[in-house]
Amino acid sequence: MNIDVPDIVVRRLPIYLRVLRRLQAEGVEETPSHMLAKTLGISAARIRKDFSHFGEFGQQGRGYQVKKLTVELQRILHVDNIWPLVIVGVGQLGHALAMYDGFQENGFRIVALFDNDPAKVGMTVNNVPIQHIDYLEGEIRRHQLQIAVLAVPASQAEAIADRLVAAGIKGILNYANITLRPRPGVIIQQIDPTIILQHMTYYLEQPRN
Amino acid sequence: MNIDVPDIVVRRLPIYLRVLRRLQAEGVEETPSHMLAKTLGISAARIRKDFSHFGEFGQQGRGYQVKKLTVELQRILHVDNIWPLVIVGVGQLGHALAMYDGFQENGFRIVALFDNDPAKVGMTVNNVPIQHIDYLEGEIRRHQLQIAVLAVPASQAEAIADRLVAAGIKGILNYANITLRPRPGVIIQQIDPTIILQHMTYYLEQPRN
DNA sequence: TAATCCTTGTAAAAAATTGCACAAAGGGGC
DNA sequence: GCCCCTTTGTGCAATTTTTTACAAGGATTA
Repeated sequence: MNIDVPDIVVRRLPIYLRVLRRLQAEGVEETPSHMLAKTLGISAARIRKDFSHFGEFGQQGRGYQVKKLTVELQRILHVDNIWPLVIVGVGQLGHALAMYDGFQENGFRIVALFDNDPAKVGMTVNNVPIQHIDYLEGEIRRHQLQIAVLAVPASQAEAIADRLVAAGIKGILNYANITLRPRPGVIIQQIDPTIILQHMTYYLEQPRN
Repeated sequence: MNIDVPDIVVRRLPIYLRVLRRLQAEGVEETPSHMLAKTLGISAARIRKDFSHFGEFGQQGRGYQVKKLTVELQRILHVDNIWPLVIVGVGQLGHALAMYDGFQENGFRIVALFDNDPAKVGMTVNNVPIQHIDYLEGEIRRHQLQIAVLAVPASQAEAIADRLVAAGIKGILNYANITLRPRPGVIIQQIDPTIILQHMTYYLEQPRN
């Protein structure tokens, strides 16, 4: 167990964690796999097998203890400590992200904001000051930051990504409407609502007017 | 061909489309599969086989005509016409989404905004007026809307989703930090940055301080 | 204690997805 | 026309992922 867990399994762990945290908030103390399965639309056996890559966390006849499983998943996913984040680009979207409470609640903290607009420099969002992008590399190195959220226009995304990687960033969450070129040793993930919507429309039939 | 294309193939089509549109903007007229492969980090055979589910779009010895393939993919994905969208919840995030140009450029148009805060009702964002959420069902039915973007707090997401589905919505793009219960006949997709970041941190090692 | 009910963890089978390899065919130079 | 270079579309093999099915074992009731 634990040797070379398939990525497709790892991808599901944060989803399990989110449900477990919600159950915990609702005061549920234990839950069987088939209950998680129903909530998530994933088969119960799949869920049990996913967990089994990392150990035996369940109790026969009872199910899983919510609290215990939550702690285990947080440890497995390395979110048992707080990860510092940097957001690059404080436009509408970057601003909304900087204000988003979900980061705090899920193991992340925004420690720096950058923009290339001098008018924004010095302003603070959610108590974090906006710095000029010239200071990007220095701050990343100083805080040994590993994760950056990219919220700049698509035309600048590749160039900024290069700077981030050169400064030591190992994970980029890209909101720009562009597929970033893969970079060795760096995990790049994209968030693009139009990609998801276009997947949706494949299955929908547009009414003719 | 075309009978029951696997969803995993459909999911990649919007990504291909995005690259093709970028190539088109750069003036590239034709491209072989191995070039797309390199850009995307997907094998060339995979890309060719994905396309082959829908027809033969390439030219031996030359590759694919960017313009032609773009048009084909847009038709396949049903984004050859504009889809009207509704955004529910005009907080920081909903506001940023309403301002986002990417929707327009990729086959979608925001036609209505809703919020439960009376102070926001009547304001316009990007020339679209914010309406009180009481009018949600009426507007959905009147415009026969099929797709909704959900940007409300997690605590309200399930209830609003029920109302959307009851009013005829067939696709929900959920930004709330919660896994929505599956609903038959409705496509529900989640966008949650913390899910993606927690996937990332699995592969990263947090330095001990 | 015994009988029954539940649920886990997993082996084995089935299904889905990807990669390999190549015949077929177009383009271009000579 | 002929040769060489390139690239597509796809059959088949390999790999990955999911589902099925069940033995093992704890909980609960009587």
